[in-house]
Amino acid sequence: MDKTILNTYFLSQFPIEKEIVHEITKYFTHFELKKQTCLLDKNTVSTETFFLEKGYMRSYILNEENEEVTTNIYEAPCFVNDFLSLFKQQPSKETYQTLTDCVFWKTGLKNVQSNFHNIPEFREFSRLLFVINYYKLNDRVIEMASKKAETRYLNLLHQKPKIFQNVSLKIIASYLGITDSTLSRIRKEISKL
Amino acid sequence: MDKTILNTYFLSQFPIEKEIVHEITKYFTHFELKKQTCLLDKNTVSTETFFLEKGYMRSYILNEENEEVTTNIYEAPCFVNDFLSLFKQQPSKETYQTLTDCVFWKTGLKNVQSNFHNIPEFREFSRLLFVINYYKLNDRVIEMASKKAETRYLNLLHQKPKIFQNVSLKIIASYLGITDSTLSRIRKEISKL
DNA sequence: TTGATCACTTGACAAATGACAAGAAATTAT
DNA sequence: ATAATTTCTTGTCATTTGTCAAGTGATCAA
Repeated sequence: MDKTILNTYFLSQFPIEKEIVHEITKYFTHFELKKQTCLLDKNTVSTETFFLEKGYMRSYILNEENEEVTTNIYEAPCFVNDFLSLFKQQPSKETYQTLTDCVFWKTGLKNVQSNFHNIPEFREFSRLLFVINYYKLNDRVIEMASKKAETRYLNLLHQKPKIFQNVSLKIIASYLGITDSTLSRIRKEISKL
Repeated sequence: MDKTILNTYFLSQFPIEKEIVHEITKYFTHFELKKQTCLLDKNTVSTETFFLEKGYMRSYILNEENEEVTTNIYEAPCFVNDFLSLFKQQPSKETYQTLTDCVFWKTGLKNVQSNFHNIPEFREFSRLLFVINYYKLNDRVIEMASKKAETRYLNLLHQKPKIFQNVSLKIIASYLGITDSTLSRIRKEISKL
């Protein structure tokens, strides 16, 4: 199987030699999932790291009223991990689900640990991945705390325009922290301009 | 200077031997700041990691209207880092400011890097620290997206009761994503019960 | 093909929150 | 000690967002 996209992803994030990338991705294996399939279920312990090569995914939790709250939307290419479950080996609170047909690469925690402790460049890459994810989340908190729904919608539209062709508005609304009715009205208002 | 609290912090987060903790904290140095002092200013590049031994801090950004939006409130003992600035060596977008008189330990990025690459236990600790911080943030996003202000207030009151004796309601309101008027009204409503 | 379900929209109304202004209380600076 | 500043509260009113219910069109399964 062709690991070009996986390898290129490493190279695009970080100055790193090709040979080292090949070493890192050596034990990654390929698989695919149809749309609306669960990648990692809540209450299970994650034992693998996943790279999404193609497709769209989301993670969600269930609130007290048993309604799904979308916590994240993933657009390939990117890594998809439940860090807490993977690195603390505890049950995941979130469910990870494909939204379209998806193509993945995965490798076991043991290989991740081996790379983490044996390949300095991979350590740096791992930390960078964390830092980047952390700040995406941080920006989202700031948005949630200080911007109104319309602004959040417009920002998302600008940053990830393609998800609007691939993810239902209901899920996007939940991700934005609003109801689908409100999102529909916001879109109507904007289309008037 | 007595590094007991700093060393104990490592031991409390993670199963790790005392000797290794001493090695990790060997080059940490002590300092103090008066209340309302800037620890790390926006637009500067962070070159040190900070451990808050005593006191309260916050980080904040300025929005378009030049209003301060509090992004995080720190309660000792904990590490205080701008991960993006420190590990990508780029200017910080946030300002880090003491809210009370504070006691710190710090060490340079070079020492962090040396520990990260030479002490496997420190690598694991670093990653764990990231994971924990990431999920605190994740929980906050979920709260912001799916809980109303009163619930968020009650959760914070439950999780960090002491900040209400040490941090102004204006800052707490901003952290909760509401105005100080609204927070005042929420508190009034709750006090009636 | 025919129901059944789902995604999206819309209307009417209610609830939550913000904006602005004023005043009391607490804190800080001189 | 006094004045200045900041914090917190509260009133009035506007805006934003939610809730519930209905309806339309699209999609999916048998």
